Amino acid sequence: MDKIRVRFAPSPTGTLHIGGARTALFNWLFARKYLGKLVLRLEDSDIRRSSEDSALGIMDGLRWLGLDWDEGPDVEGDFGPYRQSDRIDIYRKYLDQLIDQGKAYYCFCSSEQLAAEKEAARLAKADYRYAGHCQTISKSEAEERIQNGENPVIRFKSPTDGVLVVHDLIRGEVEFNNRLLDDFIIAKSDGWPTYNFAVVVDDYGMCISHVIRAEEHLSNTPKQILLYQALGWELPQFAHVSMILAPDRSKLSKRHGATSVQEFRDEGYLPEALINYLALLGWSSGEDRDFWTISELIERFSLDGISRSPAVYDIEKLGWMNGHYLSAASADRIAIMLHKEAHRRGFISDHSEDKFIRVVALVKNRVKTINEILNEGSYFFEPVSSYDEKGCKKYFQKENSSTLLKEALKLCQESDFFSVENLEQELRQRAEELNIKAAQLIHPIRLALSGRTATPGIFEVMEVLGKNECIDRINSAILYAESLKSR
RNA sequence: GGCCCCUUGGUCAAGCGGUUAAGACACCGGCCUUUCACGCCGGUAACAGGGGUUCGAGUCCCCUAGGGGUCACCA
Repeated sequence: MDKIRVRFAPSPTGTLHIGGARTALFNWLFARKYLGKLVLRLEDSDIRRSSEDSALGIMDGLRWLGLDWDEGPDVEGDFGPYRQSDRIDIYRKYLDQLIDQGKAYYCFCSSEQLAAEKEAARLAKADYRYAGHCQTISKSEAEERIQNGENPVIRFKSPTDGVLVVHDLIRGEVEFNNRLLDDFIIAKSDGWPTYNFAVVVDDYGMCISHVIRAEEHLSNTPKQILLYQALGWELPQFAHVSMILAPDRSKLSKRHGATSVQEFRDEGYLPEALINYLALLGWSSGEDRDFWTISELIERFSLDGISRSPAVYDIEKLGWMNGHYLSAASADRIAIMLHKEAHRRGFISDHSEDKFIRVVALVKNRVKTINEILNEGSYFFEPVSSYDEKGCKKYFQKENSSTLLKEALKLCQESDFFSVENLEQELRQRAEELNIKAAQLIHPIRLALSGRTATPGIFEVMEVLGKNECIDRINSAILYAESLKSR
């Protein structure tokens, strides 16, 4: 097999969409697996809609996911330039070639005229196809009109009969009838190529061996193949990956929540979790296996495993997976990610870095996203401002509540808070002496220290909080519990 | 609407002519436990419908239905 070269070719008109990210991932895995090259190409031939910010955002998103490229706008390569806006001369050359060969022609029809024809076709319930008025305009006449300031588009002269078959690596052979095609536009009146023309020139020029892209491009493929043929070029292999759908099976859009990888990043998902989840959305190795490292994915990835049917993405499962990766991640790493916000909320001062990391270590195992960590662990850094209502009923308003809280207080006062193990031992021993269950002390302490009924292990919480803080908080709780009684 | 693709539980998804039709998420029980989460055990739940082909069909073919894509001087 010739050298494997694939590409990811986003148009920088928005963010890196989760579907685009998956396409990029599949291309990346394919390139890495077969020791090929991945090229990143910016399809910015629509100057008006493209922006540098968007391009930067997309590249940033890819990098965050760990998907690197071997050639691209920012990486020298032998097949550049890698942004369409820098390739106008190349397009021009092949456009001219097709016109010289009579395979394409200038079209001067006004958009008003075309719109009217389309409307007429619609009213007649007929399919609209460009009628080919300008096919007969001679080259010299066309040149003269251009000299005189007209700005024609260029149309490709499509065949009017025959069947064209796309050999798709995922879908098999897909047939299209040429009769349905009209003379589509390959260059706009501003001189820029349209998508269908630019991809062909670029994929050929960049020696792309496999075009792995979203299914939305399948219907365009016949046009592109016609162009390859007209230009006398060998076809790449095609593989059209099905789309990712929203839970209601409609196209994924903003109203379905996060759709871009930057949003997932901002909402506290880990890149390795997103990669793992995306890899399994629409691809399967056939094995009964949920967790995959990047190198395992590279090793097992294959186009055969890509599903033909569209996949609905399930945020719950992503969350579940992220939770697992969060547990596995080091507290240091997560703490760094939270640093800025933790500072803003006053959770970290100059000498409390260590405490913050300990809290992160305790809390990260029980949440699904990084962003939940600060709220989940807020009581480690802020005084308890209220107590869980149900908790109060159970642990602060019982007959013996005060007694138990006072026992807890005494326990803290007498302990040296030497270690988690020690604390536990001391508490259990005290419970035994009092002839009560350890839980009878533990629950009130948890509520007193955190205001909550669910926290990490109570002895860890005590240790992190420290002796003085525990004593203060239990004292406050005693006062609060008594105030409840007197009401 | 024309053309194209797709169709196994709510979701992902295994299956590639012969299986009691895996597994995961979610959901519901139970266990473990100081709570929550994790973990463990168990449960509910699927081959869109109809025709063929075949000894035998989730697996092959056709039709219908539903979903998606595409028909731009957007990509």
